[in-house]
Amino acid sequence: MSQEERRLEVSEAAWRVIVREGLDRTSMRAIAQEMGCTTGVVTHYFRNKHELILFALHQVTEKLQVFMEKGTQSVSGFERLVAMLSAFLPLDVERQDILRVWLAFLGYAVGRENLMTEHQHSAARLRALVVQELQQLQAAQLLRKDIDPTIEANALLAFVNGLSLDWLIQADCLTAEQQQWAIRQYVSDRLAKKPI
Amino acid sequence: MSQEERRLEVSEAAWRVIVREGLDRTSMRAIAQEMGCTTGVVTHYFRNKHELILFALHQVTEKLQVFMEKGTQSVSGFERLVAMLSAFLPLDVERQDILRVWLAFLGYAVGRENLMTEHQHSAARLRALVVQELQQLQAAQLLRKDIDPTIEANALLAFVNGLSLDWLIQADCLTAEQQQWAIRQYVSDRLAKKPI
DNA sequence: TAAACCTCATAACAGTTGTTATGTTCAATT
DNA sequence: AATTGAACATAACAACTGTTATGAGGTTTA
Repeated sequence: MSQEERRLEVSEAAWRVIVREGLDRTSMRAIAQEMGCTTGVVTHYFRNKHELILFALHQVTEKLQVFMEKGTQSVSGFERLVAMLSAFLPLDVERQDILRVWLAFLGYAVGRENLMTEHQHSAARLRALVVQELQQLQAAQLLRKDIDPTIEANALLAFVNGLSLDWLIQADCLTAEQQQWAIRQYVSDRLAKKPI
Repeated sequence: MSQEERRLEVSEAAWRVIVREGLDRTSMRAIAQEMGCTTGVVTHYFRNKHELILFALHQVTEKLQVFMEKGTQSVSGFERLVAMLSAFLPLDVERQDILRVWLAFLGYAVGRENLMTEHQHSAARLRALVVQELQQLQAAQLLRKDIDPTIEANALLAFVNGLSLDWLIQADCLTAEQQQWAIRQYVSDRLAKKPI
């Protein structure tokens, strides 16, 4: 097993502890115990906790991007856009965990300028994919010409993020179908040249 | 000074520490130091830290509700709705701090079922105000009849929450004007019987 | 005036934290 | 066969955590 794979195993263990017990209870010892070994493993593959935290945070972006790219295969037009945005919705357990870990890190970043900057970079990277998608839709004459792709990408991502949070918080929030329906409505009403 | 007022002072000190240094660094001693006294004060007015945290969290709901009610005075129609939703947008420093503290608590609630339930209750309380507003708009024949107030309140709150988070994360996100404009567009395109 | 009480300071407690140094096992290399 | 180094385990360290007991000072009450 390569070194990078082992680092991923540590990170995944950290994820599980975060989801189950919260980020502030995710200590070196708790992670080691989750892996079934001692802290020697954790300290061997990560210089310190900060490096581990950062690595685990980067995994959020990685996984989200994978979901975005996986969803856009063999789909075209506005369905591609909806598929991309669906990466952020809690449609299955894996995406629900991503959401939880992401939120834990985001709350943890309050009062930590450096960590908040990391979130910025992550968000910018993912947003770029949406912007690109919107530009292609515009080039294909499917999107209204007066739409600014960057602005609208922000609004769209804000919408899906909000829907996800709503799912996490609210007991009787929108169902998965209603979430995607809401996005479709938004796209149809505001972005599409002709209703879809 | 009454006992409740003193509890509020402690809570406000906690808020300041949370915003400045993060929730996990908000210890009893840090709060006491922020107040310029010792931990004796904190332990005297709160049985334990959990009670203090809960009190500080309730303040989020309180402040948000005050903003919602303050904004809806002397406004009517759809502007009332926009004003209500603007309570969640980071339009000034106070609302920005509310957002930060709220987010810190939300991330902290990951892996803590009890705390997440608190957020549920808070969100339900605030959502009820939006639902009521939508119902009144519907009764006044301003809102499309096929709109379900509860579903749409969820979507609206998700939207504003997402926009707020976006502001916190993104460097070049929507400006305050663009945020309110986006909400207005959404309301006009999807909810209004006639474009406003 | 004396007793009760509220408000807070101080200090000690045990538990947990990240970090570090050292030791051990075992496979790969020379 | 000797040596090197990777992959851990173990243990100790100081720093920090929330909680609690004790006591001081001042105000109110009896």
